[in-house]
Amino acid sequence: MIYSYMQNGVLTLVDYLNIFKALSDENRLRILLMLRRRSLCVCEMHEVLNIALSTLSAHLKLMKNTGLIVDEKDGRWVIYSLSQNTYLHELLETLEKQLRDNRTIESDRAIISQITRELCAYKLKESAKKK
Amino acid sequence: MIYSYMQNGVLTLVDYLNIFKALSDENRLRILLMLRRRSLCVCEMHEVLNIALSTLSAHLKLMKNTGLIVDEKDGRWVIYSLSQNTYLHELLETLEKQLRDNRTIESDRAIISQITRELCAYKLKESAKKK
DNA sequence: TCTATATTTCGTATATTATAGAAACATATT
DNA sequence: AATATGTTTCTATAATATACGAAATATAGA
Repeated sequence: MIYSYMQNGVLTLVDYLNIFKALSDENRLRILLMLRRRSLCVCEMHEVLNIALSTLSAHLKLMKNTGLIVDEKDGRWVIYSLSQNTYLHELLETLEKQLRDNRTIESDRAIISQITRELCAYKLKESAKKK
Repeated sequence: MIYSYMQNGVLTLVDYLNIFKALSDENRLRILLMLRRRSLCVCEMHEVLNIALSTLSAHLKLMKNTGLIVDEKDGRWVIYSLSQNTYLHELLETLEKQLRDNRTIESDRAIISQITRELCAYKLKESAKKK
């Protein structure tokens, strides 16, 4: 899919509406703030968020389409990172400062500082076996 | 209704989600950008937007609850203005710059520079008669 | 090439939001 | 007090968003 701002760098009204829509979901905001710490694969985000993988994938697709995040493949893993967008980074910095004492955000950060792709993939595999 | 940030000035995660939700609708964004020019009564915004008064009223209520706008009464009129919020003003300034050539936004500005409360109220009254 | 693994897509259920018209409400003017 | 006027609330409906499980896809390694 090609968006106008990808062609000429200028955001349209619809681009902005899509960006604000992307920012107005708790799970997506948590993902963006986590990605501020480091790039994450899908299974790591799944470990933190406790939502179905299909749901998570839909959120990631939406943010990728909006231009907020980018993905790259590393073997079987898909690694997501924040887009190189100054305004986005400033916005998230402001948000993070304001939400300094938010328990969810704080906890998310604590978890991603401890987990690894390998661990999350393993846990995912085990939980799949049980079903 | 009392929101957390009205009590202590600090915005919660939910406050931010609501703000982004409020910003992710075209009609609401048009209203905010118009209010950057000058305060407007409901019938003036109705004249510009071409949506039902009940719909417009719902949008205004939502933005008022989110803390983006404030209202004051002037006789039978209700006048809406932007909240005194530095971050909101900066955000809208950025948006307006980026959307400099947007036809809808440009047209909205042109219309509000010409209309008056009295004129809009009159037009509204006339169109009501026809039904 | 077959299998295991990580992720995405599809189908579907549920919840939320935007919309309009009619009625109700509030206030200024007579 | 009665009326006109500007706005909001109520109700129903259509559109959109979020969620999950199952199936499909892509890639690494045996």
